[in-house]
Amino acid sequence: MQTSAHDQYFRSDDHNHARCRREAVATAATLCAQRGARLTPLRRQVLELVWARHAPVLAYDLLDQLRARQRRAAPPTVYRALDFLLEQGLIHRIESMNAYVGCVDPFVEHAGQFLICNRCRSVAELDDAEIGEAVKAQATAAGFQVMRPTVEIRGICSACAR
Amino acid sequence: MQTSAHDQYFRSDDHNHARCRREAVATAATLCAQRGARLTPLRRQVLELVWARHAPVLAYDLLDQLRARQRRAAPPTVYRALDFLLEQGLIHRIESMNAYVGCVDPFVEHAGQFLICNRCRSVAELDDAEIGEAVKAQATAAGFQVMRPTVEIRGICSACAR
DNA sequence: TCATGTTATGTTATATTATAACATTGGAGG
DNA sequence: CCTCCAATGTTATAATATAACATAACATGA
Ligand SMILES: [Zn+2]
Ligand SMILES: [Zn+2]
Ligand SMILES: [Zn+2]
Ligand SMILES: [Zn+2]
Repeated sequence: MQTSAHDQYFRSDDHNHARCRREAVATAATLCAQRGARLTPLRRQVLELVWARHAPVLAYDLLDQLRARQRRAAPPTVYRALDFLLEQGLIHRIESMNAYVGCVDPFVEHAGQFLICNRCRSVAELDDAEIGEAVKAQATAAGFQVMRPTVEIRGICSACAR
Repeated sequence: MQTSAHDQYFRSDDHNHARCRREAVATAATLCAQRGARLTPLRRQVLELVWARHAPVLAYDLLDQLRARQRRAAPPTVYRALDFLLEQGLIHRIESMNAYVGCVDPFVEHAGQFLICNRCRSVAELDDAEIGEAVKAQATAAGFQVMRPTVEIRGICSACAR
């Protein structure tokens, strides 16, 4: 399998994503157990669907997929599961797309920073200290208490640029 | 009139905002004239409404206000005017609020960076080089071409924290 | 001036995203 | 079994945004 300098950001096309997904769900189960939060079958199923790819998923696409899997589902079904997963830090909301993506490191609390490809929709999640520091410095200078920093960088990923 | 170290970010409550607004519209007119873009009465009216305060405005609130001013208006009326103003860099869209705010420096092309108060909704627009550099550094490391960086920092402004 | 193409606006309908409100289900603990 | 509570089901509707087509305003050259 080929690797490149960029692999630490975007997952290559041929990576073993089934494993990413299994691990993400297993991690979620562990975390929820630790916290006494209930990762019910519905919530687990939504998390699996969100983890379909390293790309944000729309709420109504999740709804369609739940229905395709013979589950009774209406918009609140999906939004409530998403709310739970957001609260637990297991997924992030991508504001600029009204979409949801799995968190790559739910053990550590963090606000997401994202590189999002406009062509293939792939997302790379960052947690860059320099961006964080720079934001904090500006906030401090303004006497501003940061609650939820949102950093979403839209553009073209290296694979799509080729 | 009192001033404080934070004034360069958030406008104080007692600043002369009528003047901000007049200047913003005048600047817009100048810019559009330079570019051969048409700041029609409708577009100018929407820009004035967006500049009501240093806070993001919702599209449907603009719609209501246009109607209150005896103008025939439907959603496309507003969205088309907003699209024009966005293209000209005269306003920014706040993704995390589905709302629109006047740009404080439309002469220079830039992506907005915003501090947004969750309490009073006031917005401070930044164009901080350090944040920009940090973002660019990460993008470069990932082989990513930045097209539209979005930085929206939600929190509590100094006035509301007091 | 008029014909013509182009841009802007009006109009109707509908798509997309999200929440309110209330009913039902199904365990955990007594 | 009963009770409580969290989770889910269900119906309706709110909030945000766009598609598609009609008309009006405007520019520009014949
Ligand atoms: Zn993967
Ligand atoms: Zn994350
Ligand atoms: Zn002002
Ligand atoms: Zn700006």
